[in-house]
Amino acid sequence: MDTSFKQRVLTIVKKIPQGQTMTYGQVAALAGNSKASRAVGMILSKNFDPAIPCHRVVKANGDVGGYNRGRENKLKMLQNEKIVSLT
DNA sequence: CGTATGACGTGCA
DNA sequence: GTGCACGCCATAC
Repeated sequence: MDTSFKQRVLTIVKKIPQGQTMTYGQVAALAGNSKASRAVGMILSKNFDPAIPCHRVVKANGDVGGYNRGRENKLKMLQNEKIVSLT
């Protein structure tokens, strides 16, 4: 385990509540560097841990950004938990 | 240490 | 609203 920036980002993303989304810059800011938005994206891209809801991380302009399993899958998940807020 | 890469952010025309 | 360019940071070699 490396107590590095990536570890911090992963922990934050992991804490993102369902139905909620955060921007890379926001996660980066919480990680310690509000300018490390790119680094955040790279880290998530290299991380394939299913325990990390990286699909809840979007770009600052509201774009879905990307996903290690395909943008389509990300959009689907967001639509599944973000849109569908019904029990 | 220097270079290259990448799921970004912001500014300007 | 759209397109382009620059900056910023972390990781890998």
